[in-house]
Amino acid sequence: MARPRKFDEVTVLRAVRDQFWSTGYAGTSVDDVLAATGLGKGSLYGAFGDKHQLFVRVFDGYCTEVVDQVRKSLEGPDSTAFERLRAHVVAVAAGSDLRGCLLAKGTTELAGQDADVTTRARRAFEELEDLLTRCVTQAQRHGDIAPDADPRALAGLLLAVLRGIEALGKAGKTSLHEIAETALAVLPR
Amino acid sequence: MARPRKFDEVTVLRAVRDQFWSTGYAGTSVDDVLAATGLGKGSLYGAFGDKHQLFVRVFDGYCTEVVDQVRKSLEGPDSTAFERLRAHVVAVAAGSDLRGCLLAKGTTELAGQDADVTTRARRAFEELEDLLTRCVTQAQRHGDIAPDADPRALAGLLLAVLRGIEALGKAGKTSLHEIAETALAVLPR
DNA sequence: TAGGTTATGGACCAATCCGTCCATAACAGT
DNA sequence: ACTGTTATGGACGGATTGGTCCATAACCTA
Repeated sequence: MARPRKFDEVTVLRAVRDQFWSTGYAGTSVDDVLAATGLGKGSLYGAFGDKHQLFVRVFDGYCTEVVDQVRKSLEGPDSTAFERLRAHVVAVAAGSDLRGCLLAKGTTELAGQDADVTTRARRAFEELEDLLTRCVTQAQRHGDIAPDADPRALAGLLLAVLRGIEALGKAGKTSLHEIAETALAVLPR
Repeated sequence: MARPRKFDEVTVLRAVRDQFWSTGYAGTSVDDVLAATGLGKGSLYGAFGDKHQLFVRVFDGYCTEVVDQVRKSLEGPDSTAFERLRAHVVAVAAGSDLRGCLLAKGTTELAGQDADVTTRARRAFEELEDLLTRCVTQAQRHGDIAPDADPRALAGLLLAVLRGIEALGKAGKTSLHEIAETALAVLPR
């Protein structure tokens, strides 16, 4: 019984995400967002609130998306757990996306100033660690990783390596693949 | 034969660095910098050029400072090389060394857009990797790390872990110390 | 003490910032 | 077709942006 929206919310949010992704939060103006989405100001503010609310919304969506994606790529039977782990680490090292991870970018830019962002990022990291822990445990059951090792400790290490690989990749470091392989090779058998 | 400066350049640059560290590049206005340093606009622009030049200058100085500091903490005889390695990784995990953060923050915010920053950051990471490689080699000579391991590969892994620890720390992750210990424990004997 | 040179800090500028507001448009239901 | 409700997009506002400019100040040398 009212005028319907002319835009697709999912599409718009994706465009907004890309914009924040490449120019950061402070580096992105509302006009940039308008240009990227094609929306007018009234629509944007009416639908998503101000710039900060919009960012938090996008950031939140990105976090759940990333975690879901990792969950999918790490899910599977015990027998291939280690192989999935390897594939994931190598994929991150391959770094198809030069912008790196919005999760990392948003965290380093706003964590410490913005409580919403910090909280959300921390949860995402915890979830990622849980996923890694589960996969390590599976690999241990199958005999690919030493059964006496603490799976959570190894998962924490892997999480740090993954974040580090991304950070280094952004600075243009090469031989990330070697780092990935070393990290996998160094896990106790 | 001309009027001397009223400010101490080192002090000013340190204040500027702290400002950029806490609010980032885009998030810091020139007025913020003026407030942090107490300078007037004429002085700032006259001495350091525009905002971007100022940031590059601060960033550059910061990189050499960090590298020097790490060099000092990793230098020493073969017999204590592994212990120095441990001390360094643990120190980063403890978060006592907040300096690395500007390197990380500047890189994640500007790498990919700003060639100067990217180049400088990459060089810093290369130097850090060299330092780690040297220390690993020393530890191998002393028998604390397996002599058949590739020292550069292990150094690359350690570098990634260190960057990752910092990134996670910013998101408020706890148990960073455990990650540090795991990374050290996992190195081949 | 006078002159030459640079430092200083704030006035000033055009551009851009984020956010509000409103006249108009586009629908759903009656 | 009329009405009620929301969407739209741009005009508009005050504040802030990065940067220039200049009258004045402070020093050194002669």
